[in-house]
Amino acid sequence: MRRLTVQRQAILDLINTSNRHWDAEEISRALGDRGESIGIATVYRGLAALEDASLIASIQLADKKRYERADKSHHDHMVCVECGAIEEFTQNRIEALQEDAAREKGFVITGHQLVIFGHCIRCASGSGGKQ
Amino acid sequence: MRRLTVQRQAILDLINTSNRHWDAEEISRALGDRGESIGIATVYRGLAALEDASLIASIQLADKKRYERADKSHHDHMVCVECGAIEEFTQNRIEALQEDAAREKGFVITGHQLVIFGHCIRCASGSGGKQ
DNA sequence: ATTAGAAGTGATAATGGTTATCATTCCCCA
DNA sequence: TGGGGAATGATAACCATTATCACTTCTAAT
Repeated sequence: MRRLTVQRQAILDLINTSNRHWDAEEISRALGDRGESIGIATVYRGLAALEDASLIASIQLADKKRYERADKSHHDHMVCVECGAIEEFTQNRIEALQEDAAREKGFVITGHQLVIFGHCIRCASGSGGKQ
Repeated sequence: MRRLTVQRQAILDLINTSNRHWDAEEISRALGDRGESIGIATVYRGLAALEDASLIASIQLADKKRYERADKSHHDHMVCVECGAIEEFTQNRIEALQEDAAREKGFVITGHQLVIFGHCIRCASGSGGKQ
């Protein structure tokens, strides 16, 4: 990223002041709501640029990519297949085991993604999920 | 899946007699090559039906879904970001740690996907990957 | 065997997230 | 201070996948 423009700054602020996992369309809409409307192509380019600069992080779900703050310690995700809620969890020992597996294959790790699918505590208890 | 039709049988045979990770288009082309051409929509429906019946397995990559045999013990994948090669690895202890993390959150696991990205041994050594 | 209805097929249109294009604007610095 | 690389925004294009729909095939009950 060569320039941190006002558009990219707006995207970054939005993400950094939340704990959500945003998709491009949600960001576009949220910025529009606060009177900082940005072209959708610029949103996509901005997200890619910000992630490239490690200012935000992302998870690639089946249908779309979602972005979150990068200023958190490493974590993986659990996605509720009923309500779509995304929870974060940390298991440092998993990371170490991944390193072991990679080393065994002569594989040089650049990244990884672990997603657990299932039913969140609210949906599993029948109380309904995200409202 | 209600019926294991000749089309679905052809898809299943193709996958079961290989160790590849196929996408829908590759399956369509391979079947065409062996004179068992199938409509692309039927390929997609067949793959979904076969996976639903646990006769094949899949991994969801960023761009597309890939299918493989289901008659192998559980494993996760390493994807080479240079040549696209997919390697499999098993780390039973990772599974257990995932269970722990889920239990902690009251999350009921239905599935998971762990993909490690990086450079395979051939690409990392500079000898070039898939030709 | 006959047949009604459920399931599957295949050609093709539609969907939807994302990327490419291109004219225009912005901004850094020589 | 002006040339050029970078960014923007509107919109077209892309591409994997799904929906539609007319037609065929299978299955099960009569």
